Formats: sequence, structure tokens, C-alpha cells
Amino acid sequence: MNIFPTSLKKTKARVAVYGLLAKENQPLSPKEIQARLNDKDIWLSTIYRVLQQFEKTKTIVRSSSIDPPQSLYELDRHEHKHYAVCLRCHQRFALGDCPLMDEVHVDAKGFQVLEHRVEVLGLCAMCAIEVRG
Amino acid sequence: MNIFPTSLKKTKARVAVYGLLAKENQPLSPKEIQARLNDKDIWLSTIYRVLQQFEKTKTIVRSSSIDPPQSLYELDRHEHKHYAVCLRCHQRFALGDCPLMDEVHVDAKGFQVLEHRVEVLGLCAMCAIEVRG
DNA sequence: AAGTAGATGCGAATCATTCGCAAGTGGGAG
DNA sequence: CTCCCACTTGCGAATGATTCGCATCTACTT
Repeated sequence: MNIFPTSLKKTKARVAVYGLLAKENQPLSPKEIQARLNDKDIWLSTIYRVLQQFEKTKTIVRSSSIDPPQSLYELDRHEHKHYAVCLRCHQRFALGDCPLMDEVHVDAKGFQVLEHRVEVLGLCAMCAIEVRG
Repeated sequence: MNIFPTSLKKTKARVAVYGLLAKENQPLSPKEIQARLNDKDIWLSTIYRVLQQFEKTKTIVRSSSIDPPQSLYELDRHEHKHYAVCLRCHQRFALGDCPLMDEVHVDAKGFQVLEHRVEVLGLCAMCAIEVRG
């Protein structure tokens, strides 16, 4: 389904990041990745570079969270996923299906749609209760 | 349709930002707003604060662009707009309609959907040609 | 085993955004 | 019309995410 990109050297950092994302089933931020690797010799800047390359080779996909503003990465499982984010606790929940309609109408003739990002915001069950209280 | 919020004092910065957004028909970043105001006494941090307050009073709406990563603001015309962004020249084009389906299915019982963000990415007609060349 | 293109360690730089605080001002009370 | 003060802003430092620079190191080819 998804293998380590053959065009990239198998270095410690890359193997570690790939291995981590392969066993995670949620998108992680670069910081979270660093924390889980727990190897003080793998620097954040290296993780950023590794993620960039994996993104370029279509090994992982990047999504983004607005609050806090940051990028999140996960293995590209070709699942076309989107997330709902709780505005209060920032937990992320996968959407069952892509909620986009088949046809997207852009007010600009000739615009070639390549991808899209969708983020649903709201309150998870737990926080909805807390907010009321 | 949309007036200066009565709960806020009419200060130079607020009047200027409001006036600018009222005559713009596209979302602007805080930096772009500052550049257009062209008043060296209005600081970026003030613009950020003004935008935050306008957002809180529902005078403007915030959207976000992923590349470059930043927030964009425009007067709330109650139009529920989304944009298509050219990956190459970063120009933004409004979508004709909200491309989301009526029903959004979140894999988490009890999740209360409050809002959503949609960003369509691709190439505008001009850039599509350049890329090919 | 050696050579080299590509990676990384390390830290400085950049960019968006927020914070802190002293000085300034809009607009209600008198 | 003036005084007062809570709310604003000028100004710059702080923060947090992300990128860059460069000398050193290393995975892979020959």
C-alpha cells in the first residue's frame, strides 16, 4: 500500500519518521513527531526536511490545523481524509466521507483544480457539555 | 448590510481598517491591510488587535491560506464564501457556491459542527500555461 | 574501500502572530 | 464644554512555527 520511497536514502531520521507515521493512525505535527521519536540527535529542522521530502514523493500527506496554526502529517493511505476539529480541546476526528460535492465551481475560467482541503470545526461531545456547564 | 460595530470606539485605526475592508471585495492579510492603509502610525500589532475585535463582533470573517500560511480577513457579507487558490501565483478566486454537501458525517458521535473551512488548490488559467511551457 | 551527492547536526534567521506596558484618546458624566 | 478613565494604541520585545546556511557526516555507487 505504501512503501519507503526508493528515491531517498535510508537514513536514521527518515526511517524513524517513516516508521512512526506508519504505525500512527492520526496526523501529527513535526513537534509531536520529534517528541515520539525521543532521540535527541534528530533535530526539528531535520524532521521538517524529511517531511518535505516525503510529501514531495507522495509518501505522506500534509493537512493543516488553524488553531493552533501548524501543519500536520500522516502516511498517505490514499484515503482522501478530512478532519473535524474540536475548537475547545483541539482533538481531531476523521470525517466518514469527503463532504465535497463532485463539482466545484470556481469563479475563474480555466482554473484547474488539483486538490482541496476541508476542515470542519465545532465541539466534540465532551466539550459541548463543558461549555454548557 | 454591515455597519461599524457600535460597541467599539471609533478610533483612527479601526475606522481605517473598516473602511478599507468595506471597499475591498477580496480577503486581505494583516500585512496587505497595513500596506494599503499606508499610514506609518498604524502598527501591525494594532491591525491584528483591530481584526480580532472585528472578528469577535462578527463584523469581519477570517479565512486562512495554507501557502503562505496566514490568516485573511474580509467584511462579513454573510455570503459564506470559499476560495480557490493558485498554487503558483497565490491568487485567490471565489468559489461560486459552497461545495460542501448538506450533511457532514463525522466519525464521532455527538460532535457539534459549528463551521467549516474549504480551500481548493490548483492552477489558475495563466499559471497552468506557464507550468506547461 | 574510496569517492561523492545528498543528509544531517546545529543554530541562526525569518515570518506570522501575540504580549506588555506606558502614553494617548474617545465619548459619557457632570 | 471640560474632565475623567476605561479602553486603545505606539512601540518593541517575545513567542512559535518553519526555513536556511554551512560544515561535517554517511548511504550508496563503482
